[in-house]
Amino acid sequence: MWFRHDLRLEDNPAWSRATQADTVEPVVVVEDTLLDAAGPHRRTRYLDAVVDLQDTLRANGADLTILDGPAQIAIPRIAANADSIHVNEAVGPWGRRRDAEVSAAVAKPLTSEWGTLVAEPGTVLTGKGTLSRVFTAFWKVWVRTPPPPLPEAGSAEAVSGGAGIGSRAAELVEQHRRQRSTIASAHDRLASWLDHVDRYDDDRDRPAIDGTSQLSADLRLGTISPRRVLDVVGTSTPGRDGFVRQLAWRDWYAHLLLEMPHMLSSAIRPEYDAIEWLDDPEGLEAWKSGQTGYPIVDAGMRQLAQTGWMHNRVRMITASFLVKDLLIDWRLGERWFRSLLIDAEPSQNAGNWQWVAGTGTDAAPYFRIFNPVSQSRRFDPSGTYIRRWVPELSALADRDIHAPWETAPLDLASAGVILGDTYPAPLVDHASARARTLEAYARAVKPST
DNA sequence: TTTTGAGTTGTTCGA
DNA sequence: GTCGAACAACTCAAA
Repeated sequence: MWFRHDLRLEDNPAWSRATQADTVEPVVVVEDTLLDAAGPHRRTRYLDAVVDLQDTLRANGADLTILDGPAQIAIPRIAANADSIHVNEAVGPWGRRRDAEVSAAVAKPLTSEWGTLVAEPGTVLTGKGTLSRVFTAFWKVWVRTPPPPLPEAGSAEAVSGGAGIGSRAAELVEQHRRQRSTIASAHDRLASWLDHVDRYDDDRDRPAIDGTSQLSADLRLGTISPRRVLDVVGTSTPGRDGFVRQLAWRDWYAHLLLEMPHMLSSAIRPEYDAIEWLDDPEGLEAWKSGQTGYPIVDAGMRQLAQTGWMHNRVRMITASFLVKDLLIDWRLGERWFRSLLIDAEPSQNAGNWQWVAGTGTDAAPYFRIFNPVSQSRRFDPSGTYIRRWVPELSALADRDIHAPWETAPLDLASAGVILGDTYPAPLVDHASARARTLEAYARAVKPST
């Protein structure tokens, strides 16, 4: 059993199937190349999850074999004589190519399941038998399609594992064990989420409030299954329905990526690849470091850099700012998010970036451009979120903190804010940036004008 | 085949 | 301050 982004025993269809054999060896391959590309938070979170899996197996009298990558070498070496190799199938092109290479090396197909998703690809289709390009149509089918039954729990008696002691990866995990603090389990997070989910409709867009599930990294690493989350939450209230809808988005983007591997690197609507993005390294750097002069944008970018996570509403605002205000290629923002987010997953990240950029499958009119100040006033009215991440503005009044460049000089001075010194002046004027972007998009769609 | 209705998350302007 | 309409035209799904 080769665990990848399904680092759990419970509700894991591949594990359930693997443990029907007389013996099964649980294996994780730690890929240096991926660890190096991950920011510190994701790296930590991943190693925590591997330790958790190992602990769980040990509590069941088994162990986990931890191998150094690349998997194309490690798996054939350890599993050349295995009757079968069990995995939950990968969604992204990199993982799928890797799996194909492993399969070729052992001269047998991998035995695969879809334990990372609620709905198996190919099971949620339009009347014509195609995958919908519109979310709502996908959702209508998804929500009335019974999910596959929960798999049987795997038998702990059958497992072995623990080879690979002395690998660099095993050392790394062991070091981590000593350093890590107590980890709240994914199931604790899910249980406490049930106390909040009925308010999801009201609270989800308020970044100062703890109104989201915080389950994104668990779902990414597979420490909890989306199938289980769906079962536990249900759709009985507007809040629950809205939250479960997000699981459907997750499935939808995964299904889309399987059909369109190129959506990671080019516009789903190809005409938008003609947009003439600005080459603006300084603007990009200001955005990355949270120094754009737009407080809500800077707050989000600093939350991301410092914690590896950003509130969903603020992800939209900061992404929109990069694309629509700075007119910088969405792919550069996608790459930055992907390197830092603890929940970074290519299908979700690229799908959502394309949604914001308006280059994707959605129906959003391209003139729907977020105004970072309006968004800030609407969703962080008291400035609590901004003050948390942009402390140099914390003494500004609620009404002033969203747009310090519009604040009266006396009020700025008494708050200790010197624009261009203690806090940047705004990088662009939103109104003119908006007009510039509308023109650039129009040019791309109608090259003649 | 044609038609119809709708499309995650918005902004702005004028009544 | 509130509210509704306009903001392009197009694509997609379903009738």
